Formats: sequence, C-alpha cells, structure tokens
Amino acid sequence: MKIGELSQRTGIPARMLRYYEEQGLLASERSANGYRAYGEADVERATRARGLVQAGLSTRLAKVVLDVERQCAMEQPTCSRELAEMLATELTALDDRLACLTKSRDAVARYLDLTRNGDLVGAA
Amino acid sequence: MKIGELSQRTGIPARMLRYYEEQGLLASERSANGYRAYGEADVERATRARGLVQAGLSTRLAKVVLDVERQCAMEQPTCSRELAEMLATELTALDDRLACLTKSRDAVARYLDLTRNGDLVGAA
DNA sequence: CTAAACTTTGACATCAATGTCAATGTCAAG
DNA sequence: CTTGACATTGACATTGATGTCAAAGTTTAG
Repeated sequence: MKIGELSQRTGIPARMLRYYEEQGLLASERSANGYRAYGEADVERATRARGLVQAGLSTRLAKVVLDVERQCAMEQPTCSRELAEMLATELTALDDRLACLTKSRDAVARYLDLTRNGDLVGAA
Repeated sequence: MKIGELSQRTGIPARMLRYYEEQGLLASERSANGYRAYGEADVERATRARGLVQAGLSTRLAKVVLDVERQCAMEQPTCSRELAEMLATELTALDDRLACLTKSRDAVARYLDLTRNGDLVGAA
C-alpha cells in the first residue's frame, strides 16, 4: 500500500511516517516510481512506533526497542555489554513509567466510576 | 525545604520544578523572603508530575490527572460531562500507552534474559 | 563585614516532534 | 491530453520541554 493508505489505517500523518522512516523506526520498499510501498505488517509496526513515541520514548530509543523486539522474536540475541547495560537502564525506566501510568490510569478509572456517569457508556 | 533540596531529593532540575509550578502541576508556599517552601509530600507529588510528563503526557493533561487523583482520594468527585468525556478518552489513551509499553518492557526483559548477561547483575 | 552558595525572575537558546507549504513528478479518470 | 488526487523532497514555522545565563536579593559560613 502507499503512504496515504497507511496513514489512514494507522491514523498517523504521512509526514510522521516519513519522519519515522528517516529516524529508522520504519522501513519501506520503493515502487518503480519512487513511491513508498508498505505491507500489511507495517500497519502494526508503524502503530507500535507511534505508540512508543507517544509514550515518551525518543525516536532514537524507540528504534532500539523495536529492533530488540524484532531480533528477540527471530534469533538468538547478541549484543554488546554496552547495549545490555543501556537496555537494563531503560528497562527500569520503562518500569517506572508503567508504574506511574498505571497509578494514574487506575485513579482516572476510579474517578470515572465514582462520578457515576452511567449515561456515558458509548464514549470510547 | 527549599527548591534546591527538593531538586536534589527528586533528581528534578530546579528549573523544571519552577516550570511545573507555572503549569499548575506543583504548588508551593512562599517564605517571608520569597523563597519557595515545600513539604515532604511535595517530593512525591513532584516525582509523579515528572513521571507523567516523561510518560508522554503534556503538562496540561498531567495537571488534570494529578488533580483527579487528589480529588479522588479526598472527596466525592464532581465533574462536568465534558471533563468526564475527556477523561474517558484519555483513559483509553492511557490503556494504549500501557499496553504498548508493557509489550516493549517484556521484550526488553526477555532479550536481556536470553542474552544472558549474568555478569550484569548489579546494573539497576 | 565579606564571600560563597542559593533563590528569584526573566530572557534567550536548543532540541525533538510535528505542522505546513512549495515545487515537482505520477497516476487514474474523464 | 488534461485535470485532480496523491507522492516526493526540502525548507521553514511552531510548540513544548528543557538548558543556560544574567541581574539582583538572601542567607550562611568564615
């Protein structure tokens, strides 16, 4: 599919898809005319890239994480001591983020629950 | 305590503490000399503000969330339909973030596990 | 009292993510 | 073939979070 379709299907502006590609978060084939060509899997991949960035990771770090995910699913991971240390550090940062977000999430959920907007049902 | 101490204890630059205050995420008393005066509870509050911002929330949204948390712990929540709808929307956004981060977190953890850096133990 | 360390405000700089626009090329429909 | 929708690249603008610096007052150690 071309970039416009991927954009629509993911809700990510085409501008950002190009940017993520520039930053190495997302790859694309090129058709003969020079247009970017994406596959189905890229919908997921783009969405995850977006998600990580929106979760506060820099594109630089998001790239590392996505690469780790890919490699982890594929082969026996190999990595330098430095990378491992960096990942260990980031892992605790991720855990902090998760703890923080979870707490807020629960608070918001409880709030909405207490505030009893039973009439608000369809609002997701 | 004064801003310097709060800064040291939270690891948040004083600059940011002032900024968070300006954005309404953090309050402070003022001593007679005009210096900001914080209490013990502000260590936690500042840390949470920081956490939310680092988790990708805008200061604007972080403020709302922190206020919700505070109110939720205190009183019977009251809120406008609009706020409730906004919160419901943000709740699903938070859930998305959590899902995304969790997935990455697990992948990184698995990677580190597989990569077997047993010698890396103290690295948190 | 003086010097060093801290605080305040305010201005200005930076960086990353994102928006917007322009000039140009491609493609599909009429 | 022409028009309109879409793509490409590249430049420029904006915004939010953050760093940095300066001028001035405060506090504390000596």
